[in-house]
Amino acid sequence: MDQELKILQDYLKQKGLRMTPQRESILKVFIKNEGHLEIEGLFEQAKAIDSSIGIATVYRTINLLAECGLARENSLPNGKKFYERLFRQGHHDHLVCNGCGKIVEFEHPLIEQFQKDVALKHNFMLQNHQMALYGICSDCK
Amino acid sequence: MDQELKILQDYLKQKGLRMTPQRESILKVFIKNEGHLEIEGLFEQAKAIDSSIGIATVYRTINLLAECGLARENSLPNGKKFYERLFRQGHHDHLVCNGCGKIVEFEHPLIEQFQKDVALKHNFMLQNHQMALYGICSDCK
DNA sequence: TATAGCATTGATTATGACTATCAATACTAC
DNA sequence: GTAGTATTGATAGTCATAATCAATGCTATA
Repeated sequence: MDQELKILQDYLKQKGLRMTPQRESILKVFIKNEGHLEIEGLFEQAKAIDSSIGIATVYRTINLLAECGLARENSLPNGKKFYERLFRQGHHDHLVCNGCGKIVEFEHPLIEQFQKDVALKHNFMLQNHQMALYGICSDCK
Repeated sequence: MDQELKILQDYLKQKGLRMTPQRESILKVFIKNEGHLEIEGLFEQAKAIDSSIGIATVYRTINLLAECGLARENSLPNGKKFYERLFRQGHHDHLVCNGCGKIVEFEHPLIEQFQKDVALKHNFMLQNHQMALYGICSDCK
């Protein structure tokens, strides 16, 4: 948490912006949940800390977290976005249950190499990637 | 095209629905473009065939195509959806240019096995997957 | 062939996620 | 302390998509 707070502070300072209690509360909620949170969930939990927080501030702050590299934006096939924690987390991808919507993280060591191969072959400078497997989890079977 | 038409006809019949000139026109446009089309593009091209077609019918029809397995819905990080042709196309994933938005298909033989492994390990019944690599293409470098 | 029942259409309105705007407030630097 | 400016919450706007609805068209049966 302290490291993330410092990263956000440095980013804000560099852009001439300010740390505020709202931003800190939202960051705290975000970190506590380890990602996979949609905006509505962040909003609910942030309101529990500071009931005056508005949803506009949640949107603004999560965008700041994405800009400074602490969060990554993902979008599900249904078009909704969710945000996952990036800092100090190994890269991972997602298994999504088509039944209950549960999201499980996974990692696969070969994927990094495989990505580089594909990007190289098509002469792309790779920046990031997104991968999700969809199916039915054991609870929903 | 004939095979796809038959698949759609069968699907409609089975659901007590009807084939119409509008649906056929939209299917034709969809097939001709091989996928990666956003709704707006489908709409423009369908209007060239039948100027009376409304955008609501395009949305309705592309959903039918997805339901009967001819199309697959994908969403880009910007939240917009695009639809790709599924039938008689090898499975493929996407390289997306963060500069110009260009989408390039690719296939990788190891990915199928890798997916099965991950799904098995987490006790998921795999249904489909989505993968996209984001970067800067050679034209935009 | 006439008709009843229902699917389909295009236009329009509604929805839902997200962004922009704005006046009020709160920092910050001098 | 004050001027300048960032931030806030509320609200209005935007955009893609879905729902509604009256008009139209197809289909099966008599």
